[in-house]
Amino acid sequence: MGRVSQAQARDNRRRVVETASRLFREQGTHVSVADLMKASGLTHGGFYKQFTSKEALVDEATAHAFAELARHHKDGLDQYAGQRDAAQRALIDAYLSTEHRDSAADGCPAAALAGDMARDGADGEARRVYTQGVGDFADWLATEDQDGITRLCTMLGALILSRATKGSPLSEKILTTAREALTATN
Amino acid sequence: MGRVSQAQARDNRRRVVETASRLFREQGTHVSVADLMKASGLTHGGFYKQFTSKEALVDEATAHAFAELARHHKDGLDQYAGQRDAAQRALIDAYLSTEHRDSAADGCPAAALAGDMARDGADGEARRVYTQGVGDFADWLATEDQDGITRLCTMLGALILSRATKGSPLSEKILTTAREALTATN
DNA sequence: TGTACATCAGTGAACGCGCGTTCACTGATGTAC
DNA sequence: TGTACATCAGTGAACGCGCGTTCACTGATGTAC
Repeated sequence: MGRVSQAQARDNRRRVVETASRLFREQGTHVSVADLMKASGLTHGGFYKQFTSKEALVDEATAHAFAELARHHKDGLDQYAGQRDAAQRALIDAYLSTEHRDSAADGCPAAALAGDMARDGADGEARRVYTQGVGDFADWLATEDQDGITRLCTMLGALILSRATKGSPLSEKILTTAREALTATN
Repeated sequence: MGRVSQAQARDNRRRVVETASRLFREQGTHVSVADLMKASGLTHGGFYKQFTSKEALVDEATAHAFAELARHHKDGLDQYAGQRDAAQRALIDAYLSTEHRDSAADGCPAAALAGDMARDGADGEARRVYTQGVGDFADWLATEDQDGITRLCTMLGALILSRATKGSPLSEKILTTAREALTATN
């Protein structure tokens, strides 16, 4: 194939990070370098021309996913002209939908990566980024009365449980029950 | 080593299932057969004299963990002489403690195995057992007013998030905030 | 603007290693007489 | 009750495979003149 232009190389790198950010959310951070590169339209050998290690890509992909989440939240607020209540309500409905349950690749990284973060050691940049992202998400969910931590726990717990029980009626029931509890006027 | 008595063989088998049930909760179902057998005081070669495949052990270990959970819930009720409110309150306090966060091996399988269940295909006995166990847990948490699904989502979400953010102040804050929200008189 | 050459992103084979699983072997256990 | 032998739980080496990582090689790109 030969050398590739700097612009092309930058674009390839960006595509690998994007692909990783999606596949890690969908299947976990154990997705192999070879699969990641193939899904990005490249061969696995070139990986180390762009990243120092797989762990470095996990860090970067995690940061990418949370940056996307933050943008999503900001867009939500803009769409409702800064009306926080309405934006929150819309987000909760989308968050606890079967679509979100069934497409983890495009979904919330806090939910999708929770298991990997809990297990893969006390180390690393990824955990730092993850923790920061969770804190920001909780702040976004805050109301006048209380911070958003409990709401985030309920939403995230419901999404994770509905994914883990997918295929049974309970999976749907978890989503609708949590949605009702969170959007009840109180 | 030679042949071992039937009683000894049964005991060895039981010990492997117990070890697996703990290590899978602590580190995930990707723990290797060799590590599992070593932690049970055996060598890996004998594994297939007792189990047809690693997947079969995952099924059995999952069932074992949920049977233990059910026993734990029953004991809780007995301890409070059938007073459901008091038993629930005690369980919630223990569930959202730093001790529970830090010892997943002895802890709630619904939380510890959620990630593995969500990802490892729509197949299998393990998922069926998991779903049944989650349903039972939610029923146990029910009150006169409402079923226990939302409470379970909040508890499990809080536990998982506190594990994933462990090492930061947010981890503790998640536990205390969720505990307050769940035990507030209302 | 055109030529000569060094650079380096991407390729594909190879590395050591750990995985799930298989298998020939061992020898105490369980059984038949 | 004692003896002879078949059974089979556990051992440890080996299997094919996929992992993260390395490396010699390619040849279009970028640069120096």
